Amino acid sequence: MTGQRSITETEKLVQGRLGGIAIRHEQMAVVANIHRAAAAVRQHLENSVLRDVDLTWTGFVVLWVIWIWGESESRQVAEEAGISKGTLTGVSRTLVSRGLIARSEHAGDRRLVLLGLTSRGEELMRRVFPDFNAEEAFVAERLTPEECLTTADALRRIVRQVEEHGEERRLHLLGGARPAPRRSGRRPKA
Amino acid sequence: MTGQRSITETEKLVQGRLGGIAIRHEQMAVVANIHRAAAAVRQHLENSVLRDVDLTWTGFVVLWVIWIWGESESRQVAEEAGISKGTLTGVSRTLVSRGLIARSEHAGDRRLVLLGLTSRGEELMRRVFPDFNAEEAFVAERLTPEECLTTADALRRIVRQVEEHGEERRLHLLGGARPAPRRSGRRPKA
DNA sequence: CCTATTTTGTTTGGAGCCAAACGATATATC
DNA sequence: GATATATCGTTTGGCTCCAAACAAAATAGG
Repeated sequence: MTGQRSITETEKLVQGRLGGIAIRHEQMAVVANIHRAAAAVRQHLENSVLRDVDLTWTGFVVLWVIWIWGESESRQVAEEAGISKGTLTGVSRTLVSRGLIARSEHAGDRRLVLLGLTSRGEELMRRVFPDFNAEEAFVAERLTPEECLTTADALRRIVRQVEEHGEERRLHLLGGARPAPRRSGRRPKA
Repeated sequence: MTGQRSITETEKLVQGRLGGIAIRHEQMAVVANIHRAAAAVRQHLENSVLRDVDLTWTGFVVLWVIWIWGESESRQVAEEAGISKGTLTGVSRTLVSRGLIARSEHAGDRRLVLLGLTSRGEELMRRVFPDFNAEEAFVAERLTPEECLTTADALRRIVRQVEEHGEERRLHLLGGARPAPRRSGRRPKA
């Protein structure tokens, strides 16, 4: 820890706006920077490696999951890729149309859909992944490998916290009331 | 650093797929976890605090920026909020229609648009921000304040690296060729 | 002046994204 | 076996998001 503990410009302004109500500025700082970093990294990759091979970020992530884990059930791919199953339906449709993945039925359970790479998809990943990883290294250039690992670990703890206690927390916040309806989304037929 | 240096399951699988080509797994780990964490945090906040007041993540961020920095020019708001100016046009339209912000013209330069909070917007932020910050604290519960700061600092270095060297790097990668066209987006008239 | 060039915010087109509703299938309980 | 309940992937509706094209306005260089 090399200092940098002082309240930043932004935090002073926030304090001013709130008129003395205490805020947790360290936690505010991580959350804000997680999103800045995510956007910056994603944009860099979309505009370099992925643009060249005409893949979106999400498309790449889905391919990657299937590549690494082999032919898998839809729900697992969505879970691992961090997108909803509804989103996966659209993304996988695109990838199928481009000949990168193929759908097949599950023998025992006819509700399930299996997604696997085609040989074209496999070739693509073998070619693109090293370039992708080189850009990951580029964006993390100012961090030592050790710092990468400690940072990754800290982020993983945030993910776990939300995964393990998020729902419970949201229910607690509502205090028995039912959640506000979402602005967008499908409506009941009746 | 408490160890955890061993190659994880996923990384072993990646190595297998690549047949021995070296990859930078520490950097891969940060990048992957940045995105997991960003998605988890965003979803938690959208489904708790923001849902109740009918704000999207981006809508909240835009309001926040204007709240903290005061009435500002559009381009600055977009920059600070981390969204494109095109996106801001849509988001600010929504916020204006809900009476939370107001647009005004710049006296000296007629190209500019100023965005400022209405009193309704200001009230909302004073009420919502403490709750928002409480959830930031919740998601970061497994990190000490010091860990929050070091993590935030590491992420900031990633953002700076991309901001300061990203474009140059992308040009270098192209090696003189012009960038591939984007799949979506407006087409020339002719 | 007058013609580039630059800089603003807006429009546009295609894709992503989620939650809830939904239909089809599978499982549990009687 | 019927009937309820759970789970799968898909559809739907509304919003986010970006980059490039664009029009309007400002600035630069003669």
